Amino acid sequence: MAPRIAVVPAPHGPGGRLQPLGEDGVPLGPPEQVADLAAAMAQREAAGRPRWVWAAADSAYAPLLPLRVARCHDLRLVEALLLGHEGAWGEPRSLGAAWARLRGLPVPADLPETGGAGGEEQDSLFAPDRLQLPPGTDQLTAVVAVHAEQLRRIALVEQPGLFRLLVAAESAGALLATEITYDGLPWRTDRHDRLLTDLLGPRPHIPGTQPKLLAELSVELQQALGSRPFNPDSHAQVLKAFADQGIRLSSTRVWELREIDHPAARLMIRYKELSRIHAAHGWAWQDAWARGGRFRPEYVVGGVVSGRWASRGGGALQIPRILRGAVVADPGWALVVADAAQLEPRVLAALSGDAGLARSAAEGDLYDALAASAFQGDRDKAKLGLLGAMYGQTSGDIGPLLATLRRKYPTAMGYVEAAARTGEEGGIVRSRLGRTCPPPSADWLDLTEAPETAGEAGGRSARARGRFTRNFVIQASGADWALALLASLRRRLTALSTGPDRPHLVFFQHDEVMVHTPVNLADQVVEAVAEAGEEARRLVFGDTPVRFPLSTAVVDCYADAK
DNA sequence: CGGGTTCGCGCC
DNA sequence: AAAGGGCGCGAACCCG
Repeated sequence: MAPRIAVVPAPHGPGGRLQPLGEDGVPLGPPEQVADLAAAMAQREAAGRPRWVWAAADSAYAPLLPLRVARCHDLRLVEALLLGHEGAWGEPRSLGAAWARLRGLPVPADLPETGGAGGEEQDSLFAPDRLQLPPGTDQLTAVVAVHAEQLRRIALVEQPGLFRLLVAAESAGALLATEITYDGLPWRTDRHDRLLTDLLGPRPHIPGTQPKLLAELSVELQQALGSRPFNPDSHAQVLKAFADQGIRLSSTRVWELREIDHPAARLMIRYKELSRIHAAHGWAWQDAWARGGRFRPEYVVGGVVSGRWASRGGGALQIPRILRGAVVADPGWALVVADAAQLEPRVLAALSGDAGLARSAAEGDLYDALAASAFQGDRDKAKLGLLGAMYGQTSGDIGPLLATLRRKYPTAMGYVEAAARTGEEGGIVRSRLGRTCPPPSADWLDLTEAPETAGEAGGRSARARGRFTRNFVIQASGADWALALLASLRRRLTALSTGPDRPHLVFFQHDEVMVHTPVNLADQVVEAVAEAGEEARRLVFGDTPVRFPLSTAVVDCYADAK
């Protein structure tokens, strides 16, 4: 049984080609043509769980679902990780681009990503020409060659062992993202409707017209300001309407409105809350994204430079709390919702090796422990100070808090400050597993000049880049941990059951996961989550006293999880 | 008219 | 001086 198998789907129809590879990427035999690719892969999967090597999950895996495979090597994602590590950020990462670099051919630019709005025109997404291979190039040949080259390059990075883990975890993320979109998040449109109706009034019969309560609020607002009708969605008109009452606003932000003691300010805030729900997650959203009892957004693995996932369409990573009542398990099923408690400060403790901070992160609530040992028990101060340190905050009253942290946790504070300094000086930083931040770009102006001569703008942009690299090491290492958690949890869920009623992940948001599971397996899923968290800690951070506890709830409805 | 930008909010 | 990092998205607005 080959440990790795290169796979290329046929451009049309269910067939494809396979070629067995050794651990070094060298072919163990000739290519094989199969008439039913999904069946052939399922058979080999059962025989020994190979690592499938393909150009990209959306072209090679998505069309084969509901097939499930355990492992893959996603050439496009790995190419991006390698290019970043090699200082070639922004170079095209398609199979065709990697092939062209390998062969000294002109490198094709990456095609713009196209959103999968609702699912039409998906065929063009899977077409081989999206891989950007030169005409006449054999795709399997390119897959095999680019893979072997990637294995060679991986061996050359600073810490190949950790980077291999990153490669495996990122690739597992690609499997999972494809599967989550396929399975969908359970979404009860009847509950969604009720929530909307309670807030906004009944669904308007004519699409595009304002719901009743929103329209009434708009009129009340105009009356409170004694003004002519104006559009509350227009910043300029709102500012003018308030100005006519002698209320000068520099913006229409909620925090600024909150400081105004006037009935119109309260109405304006309420209008903003409701109109946002209507615009972002109202009936139009439901029609586009949550049909058939499932919400199926498209996730973009590695879509954030820090390694966090991004999403395309439907605002998958911004489901407002108020709508979580619409996420309900199917009858006989449950939702297991788990989120990592205080992930980023724990990451800082583990990364920096600060003994004092690690003690606070060894068990229980990190901020409580921090408060007890450095802030006279004031948890708010402890939290504010530590978050400020990780984000590079300088404003407000947190100066004294930072000073306290610097005194009590010099190693941890030194770690983030060194990362900030590196960024300010134009350098690059990496996550624990080796994900690399982008180099300074035009966004940060010219950082090659000495700070004294770069002028005010140069100094400001250098500090902005410092805040970015300061936060990058933590956010990206947190993403490392979360990806390892996902990969481990996915494997453990597969071990619980592979039948049609298997537990499956339905949501992932930075430090939170949700599993939809038959009720009778819920306890085992809870256990699997805890084990996955511990495995991720061990793999990513090794020997550290820091713990990464997950708070887990078994619920019928997402709204009941916290 | 379509495309790009700004604002301001949702999530972590 | 309401100068903390990362995102996606919709409406208004601006421009050609």
